[in-house]
Order: sequence, then C-alpha cells, then structure tokens
Amino acid sequence: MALERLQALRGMVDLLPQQTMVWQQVEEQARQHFQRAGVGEIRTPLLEATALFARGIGEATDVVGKEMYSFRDRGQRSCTLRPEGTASVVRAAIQHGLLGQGPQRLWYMGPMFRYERPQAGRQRQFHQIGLELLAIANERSDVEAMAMAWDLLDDLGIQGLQLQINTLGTPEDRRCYREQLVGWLEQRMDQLDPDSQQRLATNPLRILDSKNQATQDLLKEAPQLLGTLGKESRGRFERVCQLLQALDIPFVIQPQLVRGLDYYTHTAFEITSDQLGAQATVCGGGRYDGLVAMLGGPPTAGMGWAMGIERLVLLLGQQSRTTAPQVVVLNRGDAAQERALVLARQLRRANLRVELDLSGATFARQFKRADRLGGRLAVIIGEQEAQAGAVKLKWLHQAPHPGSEMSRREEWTVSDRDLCRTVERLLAGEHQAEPTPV
RNA sequence: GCGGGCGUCGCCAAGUGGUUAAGGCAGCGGCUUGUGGCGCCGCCAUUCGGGGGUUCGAAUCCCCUCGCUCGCCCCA
Repeated sequence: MALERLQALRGMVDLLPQQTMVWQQVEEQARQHFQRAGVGEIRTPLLEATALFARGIGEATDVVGKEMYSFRDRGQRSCTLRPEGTASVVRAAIQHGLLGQGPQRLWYMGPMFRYERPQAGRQRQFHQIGLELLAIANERSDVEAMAMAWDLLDDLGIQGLQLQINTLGTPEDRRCYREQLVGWLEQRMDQLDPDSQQRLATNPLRILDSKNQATQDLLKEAPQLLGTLGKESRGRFERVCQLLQALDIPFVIQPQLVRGLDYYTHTAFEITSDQLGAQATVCGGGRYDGLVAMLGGPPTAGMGWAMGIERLVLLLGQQSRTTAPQVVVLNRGDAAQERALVLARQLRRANLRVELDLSGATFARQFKRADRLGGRLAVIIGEQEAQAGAVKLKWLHQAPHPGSEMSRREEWTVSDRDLCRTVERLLAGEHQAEPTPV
C-alpha cells in the first residue's frame, strides 16, 4: 500500500486564506457590536473536566449523552473538549467571584467540539460567538440579548432570518406541564413514532419538536405549555413579546420550540434561515436561571445565546476574496534582488500592501503574475536600476488606450530615495503629478 | 449509531471491458537572453482512494476497506 495520506480528522476543517477573509469580517463586526454594548470578552479553556458539562448541561441531553469529545489525560482525569460555551463561562464566573460584583455582560468566541457525523453546516469542531448576561433577571435583558443577536446578523447583511421564541416558564411550570403531557401521551403511545416513544421516558418535552409528521399532527391536540404557565410566567412572556415589538424586531411564537439543554427557563429562542439545508439554526439561546446554582454558585439569573460562525459564513455566500496588493516589486539579477528586498520592506513600513516577486523568473513572467494578482503599480528593479540606485515605475492592469496603439505604456525612473513618496502620491490618484523622467 | 450519493493530475473534468487514460484551468520552459493582460509551441497521471477477485485483457464488472458528501437523530 502506498503512503497513507495525512489529512485533517473527520469533521475538522482547515480555513484557507480565501475563507479567513470572511471570518475576519464576521469576527470584527462581532467585536465592535459587543464593545458598543459594554460587553466584555471572556476566554476560557477549550478543555474542561467532563463533570462540568455532565452536571451543567444534563445527562439526558444528546450533547452529553452521545456527542461529547471526551478522553482521559495522563492523570486519568476525564476531560472533555467543550461542546458549548455557557457552562465554561459560568464556571469561570463562579471560580473568580465575578458574581459577587454585580451584573456581568460577557461574550466569547472560539471553537466548540461535538462528536457527530458531519454534514452541511455541522462539523465536529465548529465555532461560536456567544453572549452571556449574568445576574440580570428582568425581561428587558432577554430582549436586549436577542436584539444584540438580531442586529449583529443584520449588520453582517444576512437576509431572510426568522426569530422564533417560546417560553419554558419556571422549573415548576415545566414540571407541571411535563406531567400533563406525559399523562396525555401515555394514553396515545401507539400513535407515537418510535423515537418519541423512547423520549417519553427520557426527555418528554422534546417530543414537541419531533420532525415526524404523524406525531406533529397528534400534538396539535395535546395540552400546550403556554396554557399551563403560572400567571407570572405568562405575564413575563407577554412583556418580552411587547418589548420586541417596541424594538421593531419581527418574531413568531413557536410553542414547540424546546431547547435541548436542561438549564433553560422562561425565554427560549432561535434565529433560523431557510438557506441552510437541514441545519437551519444560526443562533440559539435563552434564559437559564437555574444553571449557576446547579454548578455550585449562588442562585443567579442568566441569559445567553450562541451563534455558529460556519453557518453565518455559509449565509454570507462565497464572497471570498483576497486583498490585492497595491504594489508589486519585480526584480531580476543579484544586486536587484537585494534592492528589491530592501525596498519592499520600506514600502510595507509605509503601510502599503506590497507583493515581492521572489521567483527570479523573467520580467515577462513577473509581469504576468503581477497582473493576475491584481496589483496596481509595478516597481521594476533590474541590474541597471540597481546600479543607478533607482527603480522604474509602471501602471499595471490598465486597459490600453482605445484607438491608440499604446499597448506598451510609459514608465518612469525614480530614485530609491523618492520611491515611497512617489508611490504614495501615485496611488492616491494624482496621476497628473507624474514624476519627471530622469 | 443508521441511511443515500460520490472518489480519474494541485483544481475542474471526459472515459462505463480492448493496444500508448481526452480536454480545460493553474504550473513550468520557449517564441520575446529586461517588460505584462492576447496568441502560438512544448512539458506536466506507467495510472484511475486502497486491497483482493473475475477476465486473454479492467479506471470500467464483483467483494472488502478507507475517505468525502448529503440526510436521520440532535443541535450552532
């Protein structure tokens, strides 16, 4: 057998320069949004004790039950690559006593890991941008958080999104509803699909977002969570809806929207796109007032969301491009090559985007390449120029003058000393102020 | 974990049992020993993801295996 091909592990992807351009744009936009909103960045380790996620997310969830990227380290500790950000952020907040210091607004960005079969919009290592508001319990914070997600997506120019919201009420509301639902469904066991039958025992609320059509039809008759909510929970939800309206953010109430994670209370929401294939969710989040206490901290309110950067980038389309150089330095001959290295550096230090041709090829080739790169101005250094302490300048990539036979355009000689100044002036558009030929 | 599709040069891609595996892009060399976007010429897969089998003969048929991809479950 031939040499085994070395390649990235399944579900792990490389981002090449063409793609990182879009990523940088997304990341920069997020940073600015959070900065304007007074949200501080938090960075936590990628690797955590498995217990953090098992306790925080819930043993019955898929994320913990079958998707964790876990292994033992050399000390035989069970470690897990974080499958999501919230548990780590809360852990850090508790560990460093942030919760004693009043409300915390935190954001994060980075890779998450879930051991699943990859498909469109899903990888084993993927990236999220997330927001967490801690120790802020009122419903205005729910709306502020959702608005920040919505506006970020909007400013990125993503179209056709839908905000879906629901409420899960308090843990008591949920428990009460669960009993009702289970009781109702048990009578109709035979009408449920096999998956849902199984969930009846493990996580009955999630039967609500079953994709099985027969089950969905059956559920139309089932008791509704909204109907069993306590007065306070219902009032809270109505207030959230009202505030969203005040901010002109369109939304739809989605009673079957049940987040997969255990710690959610009250507001749950998702922002979806119909352009993403099977993985429609761009951003998901909600309130998690129970989580901090569950992880050993003081009872503390929490609200947060996470968006998947890969999915954002998919929605932004193939607008990938690289930034073309402003100047390309062509050179041939020993002395010239050395000058080129020096001058290219000088130009870069003057803040110009400069491509230095290192091929040693003929000028003809170097020009071809310079044009293909989309460069604007060529700096040409040959033996003669190197000797004279000068370079030649010539416009690249310009259409020949119509009606004239000027397929070869002029070039000017400039001394090394004047190079930066001249190049800057030319690129600034002062084509008139051409350097005087030497 | 379970289904469907696919795997021929760095990229795109023809070929579906018969002697040397099209073509395009990119790359390299030349026409033009220092001047470009075009053009022309030449070079660029003893080999078709890997292994085994059928056959006089396989990239083409069969089996196994690996990988990619889309979907289910669930989520970002």
